[in-house]
Amino acid sequence: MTPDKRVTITDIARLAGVSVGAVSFALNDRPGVSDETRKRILAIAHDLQWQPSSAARALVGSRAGVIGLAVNRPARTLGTEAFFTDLIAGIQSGLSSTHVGMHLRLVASIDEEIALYRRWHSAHQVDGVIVIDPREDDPRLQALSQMGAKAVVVGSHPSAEGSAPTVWIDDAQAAHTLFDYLVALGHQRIAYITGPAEFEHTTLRAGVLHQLDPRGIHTETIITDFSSERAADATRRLLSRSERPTAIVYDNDVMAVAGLRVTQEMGIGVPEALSLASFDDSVIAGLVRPSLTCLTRDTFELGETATKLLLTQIDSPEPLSSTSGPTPRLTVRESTGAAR
Amino acid sequence: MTPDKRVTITDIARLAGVSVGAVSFALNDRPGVSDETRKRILAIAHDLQWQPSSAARALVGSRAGVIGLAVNRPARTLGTEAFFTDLIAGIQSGLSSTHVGMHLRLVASIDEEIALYRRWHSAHQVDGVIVIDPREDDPRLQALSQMGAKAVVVGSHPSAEGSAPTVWIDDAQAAHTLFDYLVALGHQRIAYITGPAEFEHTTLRAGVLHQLDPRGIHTETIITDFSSERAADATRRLLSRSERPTAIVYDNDVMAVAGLRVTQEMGIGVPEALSLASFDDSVIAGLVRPSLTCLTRDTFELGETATKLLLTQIDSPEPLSSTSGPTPRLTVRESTGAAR
DNA sequence: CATGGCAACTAAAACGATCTAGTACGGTGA
DNA sequence: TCACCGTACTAGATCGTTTTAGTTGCCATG
Repeated sequence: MTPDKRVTITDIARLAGVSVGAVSFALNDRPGVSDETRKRILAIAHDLQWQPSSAARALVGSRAGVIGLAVNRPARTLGTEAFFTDLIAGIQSGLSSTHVGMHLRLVASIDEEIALYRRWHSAHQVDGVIVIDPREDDPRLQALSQMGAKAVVVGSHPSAEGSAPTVWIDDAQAAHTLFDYLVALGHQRIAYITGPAEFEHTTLRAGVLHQLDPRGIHTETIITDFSSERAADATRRLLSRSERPTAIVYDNDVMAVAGLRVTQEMGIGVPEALSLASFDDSVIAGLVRPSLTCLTRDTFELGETATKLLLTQIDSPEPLSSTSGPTPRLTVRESTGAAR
Repeated sequence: MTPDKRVTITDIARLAGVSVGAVSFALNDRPGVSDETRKRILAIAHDLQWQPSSAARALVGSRAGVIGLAVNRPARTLGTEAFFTDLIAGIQSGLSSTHVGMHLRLVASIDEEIALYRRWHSAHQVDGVIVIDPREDDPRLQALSQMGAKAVVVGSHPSAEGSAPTVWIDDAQAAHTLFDYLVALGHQRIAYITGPAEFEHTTLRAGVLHQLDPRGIHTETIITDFSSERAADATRRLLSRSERPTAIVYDNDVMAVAGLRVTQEMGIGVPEALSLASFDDSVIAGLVRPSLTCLTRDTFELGETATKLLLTQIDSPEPLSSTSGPTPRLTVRESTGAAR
């Protein structure tokens, strides 16, 4: 409970016998002070354990030292998908060598998300944001560029010229890798159980799947809400038909595990009678039995790359261009096999 | 890219024909303006879509409008445990009706964590923090109270008088619930696979288990690093003995799933030959086969309660007292049964 | 020797709020 | 009538920085 008065650049200035302006120059590596004075000032700052006041800095319009992440999912289901935690961990890793912080906020709708960006930006609370789950003609990106906020998108293809740069994962190629593998295994009836259609990657993956139709493959996409219950329902329905699919692909691993449980409850052998695969990997996918064949997308690295891109975007006046993130690899485990 | 100038209380003052001081009074519900003027000012503020500058507010020493959470785990393993995501989701839910933000930061050590708290506090970046994974004589709590920072602890028992309030889960009782149930099922050899000993809950749970010794129960605690690999190793070792345990309890569900896989690879029937249980629940625990008996601790609600406590702690000058959080319930699923 | 230019500084405004001290005005009581 | 009080305000200091516009003193140049 010691008052523990803040040490400010005024204190440093007094001790060094110079003006606060000089101290500011010295601390920010700006010309305007001699090397000798700079060294002296830095030494004093270090001795006093001076910490910049981010509030004051944000007030004068320089850096807030914070980036923002808004997540548009119901709070209760956040923990379900490994994607977010991995992404957040990656972001943190991207920030680890800096003193930049991360603001996290859950929102319930796109409008709320935009309002949040407005608040963050106009209150100078964050220097930039990472936007996830891009949509077509995304109103968030329009709002962000209109208010002049820095942003980096995490998405499935490069962004249009002039808009916020994207770190993208070649989702089309990834989908090809997985579906082509199943076809090569001899599967002729493939179902894809996915999340809501407003997510870009959903339609993209479904598109790749349906390109197989002309080759005589029976394909089908079932839309759910990402929940394990809906995934189980859909699986049960598919497997109750007279003409069952021989392979089912899930959008994430929680749904895949739910599907796996249904096969066991129905006594359908995996992978002998049915192959299962997921577009998302996690520790669990390797631990269930049979372990699940997955596309391993390094979400961690994705977050790290996006963060570094955002940090340089914040420092640079002109908009950067998109980069491609880590390429997903196919991790074949026990849940897939040749079609019977 | 429109400049989109900030609207400040000065703008409001000009339009309302009063001083900025009056506007500040009006906006903060303070006496000093007539009701009529207050209404006019509020209306104008609303029309202009005024947002307070948190930077300016933080600078004058009132609220930063942000709370902080530091997580001391390696980034790559963050996603493994559902605990964090659930806690974070709960915190978010506790903040949802406010405009308070959350700062998240991963740290690599206790010292780094303390340094972070120092920085946050002296830079006025956060109004308070939520401290997790309390230890005995926790240096973090000493540091926090010494610098006069507000904090709330999430832990397993009420905190000492005068220190930061704790939202605690009665871990001892929870452990009793689980272990006593196993004993009632007839289990005589019970093993507990847990994480590092510096976590308070680890020793607490192990303590409860070993209280069974006098009753003729064979108990054993094996310490790991929370990883699925170590958990699998430990399980394999236990099950390779001539005198196997008849029940194994894991500290979290990822370890439990890893253990379950080992039983399957070794051809040991669960629950006929061996019962498995976990101290932590998640969606996955209910989806694997056999589904896992777990202590269901509402981590979400825990985070929510802690957040609300912190928010009122921030507003109140005197330290609040600890509250007990949601009581864990035993969720019996398929992985436990009577000892053979 | 006057002039200009440069380096190394200083002084002070600015950012957007909060908060304290002060003022103007109307009403009340003696 | 005068002192006094309360209400509704205003003016201006304050927080800790950054940044702009000077101000020195020194040196080189014509």
